[in-house]
Amino acid sequence: MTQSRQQLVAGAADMLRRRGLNATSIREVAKHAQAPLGSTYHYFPGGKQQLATEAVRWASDTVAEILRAKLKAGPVDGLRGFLALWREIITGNDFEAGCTVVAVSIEADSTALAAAADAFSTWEEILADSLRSHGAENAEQLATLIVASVEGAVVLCRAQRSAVPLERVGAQLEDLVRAATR
Amino acid sequence: MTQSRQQLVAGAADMLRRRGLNATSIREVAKHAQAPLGSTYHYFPGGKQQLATEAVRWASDTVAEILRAKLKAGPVDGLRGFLALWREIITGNDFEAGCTVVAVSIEADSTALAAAADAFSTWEEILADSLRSHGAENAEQLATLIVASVEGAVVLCRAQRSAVPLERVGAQLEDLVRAATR
DNA sequence: GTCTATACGAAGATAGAC
DNA sequence: GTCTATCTTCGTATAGAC
Repeated sequence: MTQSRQQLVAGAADMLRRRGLNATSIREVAKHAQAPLGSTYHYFPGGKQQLATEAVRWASDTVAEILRAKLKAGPVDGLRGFLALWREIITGNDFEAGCTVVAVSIEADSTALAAAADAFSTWEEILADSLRSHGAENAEQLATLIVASVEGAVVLCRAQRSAVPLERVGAQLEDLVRAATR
Repeated sequence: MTQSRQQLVAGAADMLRRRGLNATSIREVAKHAQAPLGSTYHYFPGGKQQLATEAVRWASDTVAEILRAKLKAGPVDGLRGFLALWREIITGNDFEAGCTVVAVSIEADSTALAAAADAFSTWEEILADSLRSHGAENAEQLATLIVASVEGAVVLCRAQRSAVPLERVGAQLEDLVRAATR
């Protein structure tokens, strides 16, 4: 059933961003999705690596979709939406969740890692396109800074159990975006 | 012996930044340091959590020391030293190593996580002190942006197997530091 | 075709031999 | 006091019962 499959992927993505790759067991993913263990290997014959790869792609697409939607109102509003998204993830989960893509980037190898690289590149490109079309000359550079600093801030927020890093980073990024666009 | 103890801590820090917390076993740390498994529990009765905590503190102190030394030549040179440090870790290990503190931040709980939070705070304070003493009005904000964006860039570099994110972030941070200080 | 039960290995931690 | 051998638990993955 496609329903169960999607639930496994989304559930895996959620567990990955909370505990990391190696602390997330297939057993728990199956239990969390109320699916038997065998189903997991039925849907994902490639095992844990395949599940992790698809979870990263799912998380990547989810964020990309929100980012694209928010950017329709302009780069500043897009940035704000991006920041609000992460702020909600951080504070809405009592500082116990981070970014699925970062978690996989740090622990995974080959295929899942490649999916993580694609996720970052996609977000960077979406941001750069918007910045460029609004007159920014350093669009690629600024887009990379936004992705890197927000992801880094999410890590700091989690460790320090505070939303302050994200707020500080957001304020400065907004100034930079305003200055770069017209 | 204190020699073996230090070797266990340093070796653990290195393995943590490569594989992450949960993929780093006490067995391998002991083997890597050419110490028997029992020694590890002799030196670190608190088990894996204690070892991880001390590894984070060791990594934190190592970076803090380099940061302080480089900042003596001013904020811009300090930033450059900070960037060079991470660039060397990334490229010198074929994009297979990242930051010990980030790895622990994403996977650890309680004590080790608190050590990670302290590490980030320490680096932020060191940078903020330098920026403030050189006339920056937004010293704390800028220090947070530096730590967050560099740590985030390290994650991106690893995933994308490229030093470009760190270069892009570094160039923009240098402009910001120049503009903020006098 | 779905799911339960199990195989097999490796993890953290400890007890007890030298 | 140092280290080896072992206990227990949990991981991934699979084989075979419904």
